[in-house]
Amino acid sequence: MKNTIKQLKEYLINHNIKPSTIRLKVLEYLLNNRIHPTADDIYKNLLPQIPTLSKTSIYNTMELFANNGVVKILSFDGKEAHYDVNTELHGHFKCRRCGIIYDFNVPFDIPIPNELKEFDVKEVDINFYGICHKCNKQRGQEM
Amino acid sequence: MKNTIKQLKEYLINHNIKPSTIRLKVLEYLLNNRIHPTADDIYKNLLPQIPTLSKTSIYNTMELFANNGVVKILSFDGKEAHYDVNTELHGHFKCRRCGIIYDFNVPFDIPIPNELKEFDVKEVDINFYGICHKCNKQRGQEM
DNA sequence: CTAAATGCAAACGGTTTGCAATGCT
DNA sequence: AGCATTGCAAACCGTTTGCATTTAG
Repeated sequence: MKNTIKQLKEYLINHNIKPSTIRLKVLEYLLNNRIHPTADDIYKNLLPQIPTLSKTSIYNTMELFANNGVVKILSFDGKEAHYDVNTELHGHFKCRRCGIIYDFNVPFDIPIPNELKEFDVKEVDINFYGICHKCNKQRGQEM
Repeated sequence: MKNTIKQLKEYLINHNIKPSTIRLKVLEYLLNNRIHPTADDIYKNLLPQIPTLSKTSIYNTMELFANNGVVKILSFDGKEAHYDVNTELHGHFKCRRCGIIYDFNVPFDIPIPNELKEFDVKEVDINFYGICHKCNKQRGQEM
């Protein structure tokens, strides 16, 4: 909706990715549905539009996207991968009740700890777990 | 070595776990090998002492330990679980080259971000990825 | 003797693989 | 035609399951 096909193509080309039908559809989906979807989410959503679609292609596409900085791969509790089009540094909160993944700003500069002074830190994951405010309210009513 | 069987038993009982042969051996291994082992690491290490040991028992034990605060389950990049007997809040650095997992102190109070003010945060994971100093040195020599 | 702990084998689920089919220029 | 993209089916691997067997109090 928000992005023209031309814009999507440019976006991929800027990330050194040849635009193909599937890649454009996946990108469009990711940009319009910022819910940290799984491979299965993406697959299920695009299947009606691309009846010949395979999961393999989703995985191929996501690996390509990850390697070219289009998405960051998230995982929580060692479970299935989620994909985040927002590759800027930020934290995630995963609700253990409803499963929704919330973004939050890391409201502090993350200092490299002394122990890691000579380490080459390339990536930082900050994941919180618990119960989100919506589920907290519901839980309150139940009791 | 460091811990008598009596001490190990007490440790489990304090965590509301009935001491069994396997549980004691696993605990002993964890306390003496603080390398964030996987289920397979633990299994392989104990097999010589307990020839009838099964992986299922390792998984059962680790789930019990996790539920009773004896270990924290770690996972990196969505891969196999690692188990940490140190359940105090601290961060981890995983070297993408040698695979070693380093601990570090989180040298800052982690403020709950505004976005999560009404959230019930129960767990915090802080994982860094990159190349550790040992591998950095090696890499320097190679080139 | 009973209940809990352990072990076996099969199933599971997400992901990866090898290779064939298809599409694009 | 030739190379990249896509799709299929099978393999893979860590984990979980159901149930039978063993162990310990």
